[in-house]
Amino acid sequence: DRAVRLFHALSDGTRLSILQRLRLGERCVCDLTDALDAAQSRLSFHLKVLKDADLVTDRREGRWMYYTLNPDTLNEVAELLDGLAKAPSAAERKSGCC
Amino acid sequence: DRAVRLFHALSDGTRLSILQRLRLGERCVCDLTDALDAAQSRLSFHLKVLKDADLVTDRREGRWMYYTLNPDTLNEVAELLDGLAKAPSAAERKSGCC
DNA sequence: GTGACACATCAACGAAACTTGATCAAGGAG
DNA sequence: CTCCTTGATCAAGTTTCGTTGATGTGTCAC
Repeated sequence: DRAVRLFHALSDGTRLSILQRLRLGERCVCDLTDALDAAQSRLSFHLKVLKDADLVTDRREGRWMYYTLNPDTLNEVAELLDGLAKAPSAAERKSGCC
Repeated sequence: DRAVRLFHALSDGTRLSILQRLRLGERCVCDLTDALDAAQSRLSFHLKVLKDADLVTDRREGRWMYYTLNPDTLNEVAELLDGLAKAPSAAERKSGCC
């Protein structure tokens, strides 16, 4: 399920640190290994999780891969969260929920 | 870290189903076992995860335990998400991020 | 008291997830 | 072409998570 994947991608400290860093703008993996003091294969692993969840996008430029936040997906998560906070609609209520 | 715990609590299908159900209002564990067709110990486990993350609160009434959504914590998650979507403040930018 | 019920907790197991170090693929510099 | 660098991928080991069945705790009915 989509929501599970999104929340799971967000449920790791390394990945949240990556996303924090990417708020500054596009970053290559080398920047992130420096900033987070993490092994390269470890970052590669977490970046793949984030990318599979569409939370980031990547772009090749020469030898470097640049990663960027995907604001659309962050909005999607925010909407999922709104859906949990709101009372169910009449239709949802009728169909057993939700 | 708090954000990790919150997102982790949300990153499971059973737990999201529980939260969906609780949108209808307070529910006892027996209601949830019926609705979700899940073993009792399984629900008890997931309810504990949700409670440890403050996403739900519980209340005893006779033999029954009633669980309720905690909207404050849902708002907290929404704010964490906002924080990821926004560009960093000048202070964050200065202190190396974020 | 005994028995039945609602739920929490525990131990054991299998399945994912994360980490580490090594290897591999692709690009640029010489 | 050769060498070096960036980063993806793989295999192995460890940890964490989720499920299951059994046991424990508290409440009510009798």
